[in-house]
Amino acid sequence: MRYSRQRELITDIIKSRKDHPTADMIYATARELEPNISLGTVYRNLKLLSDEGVILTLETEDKKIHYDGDVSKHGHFICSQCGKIIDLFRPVNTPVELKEMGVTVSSEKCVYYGLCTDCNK
Amino acid sequence: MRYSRQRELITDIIKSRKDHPTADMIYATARELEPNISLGTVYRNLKLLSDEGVILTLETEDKKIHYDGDVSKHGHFICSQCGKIIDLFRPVNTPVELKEMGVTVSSEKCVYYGLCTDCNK
DNA sequence: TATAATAATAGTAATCATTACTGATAAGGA
DNA sequence: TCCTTATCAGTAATGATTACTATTATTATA
Repeated sequence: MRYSRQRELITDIIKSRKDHPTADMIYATARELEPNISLGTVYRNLKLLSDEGVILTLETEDKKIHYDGDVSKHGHFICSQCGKIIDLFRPVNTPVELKEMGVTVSSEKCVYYGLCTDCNK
Repeated sequence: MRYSRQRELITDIIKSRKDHPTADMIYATARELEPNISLGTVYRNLKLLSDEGVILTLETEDKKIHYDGDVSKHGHFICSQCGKIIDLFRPVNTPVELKEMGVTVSSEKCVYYGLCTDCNK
């Protein structure tokens, strides 16, 4: 993979924020520093970076892919009302069942849906 | 909600199979018994049924919604190579972290990705 | 340093799962 | 039976993502 200013920018944006942005959110931020960057470039690089394991994807009920610069093993809580995504660092144990089945687990995505404290009021 | 022959058929299809079908798979099966059923009807009812909690949705990396007629709490293993989805009935513990945060959890979706036994050979 | 090979880009068109719309049909209560 | 309106079939529209193409930029090598 060759170096590219655009890819470095995209990587920096994802790695520096905690809000699990979608492609269009990353595109909006990128354009502030690189006004001519195209949406296609953002999508192509997001795909590249997630294929390489540099970033993670999160498929949610809102039908948009959310990207996560934190590749450590952790889960997510998503508020069904406001859409806010919160990291869960208390680890979830991988079910023993999987080892017994003889499958190879390479990644896990645990998402909990409900109402956040704000939306509960 | 009024009774409709089409909705009953769709519900029966999902409830009777274990393969977590997508909308088009359900549509194909439905057309065998109800040749004039439309794809729009399938989608509308899948949305209705999942909103009502009669069935569950599973958002995966293949960008298609998979439907699950089993609404009991369980996880899923998805083979990254062949796409096969396997139910995991050994329960996953909801992180204590969530209770401490004061959020209300209404559902959880734990998906493990990797290679199934067949694709491991 | 200049050159060549080609990865990556900007801009735009295409794809495809899903949703919305519309006039016709059918549940089901009065 | 009649009326209200949920639901339907068929089709058009939407919107996130991907593919395509001519141009630009990176980088290995002479």
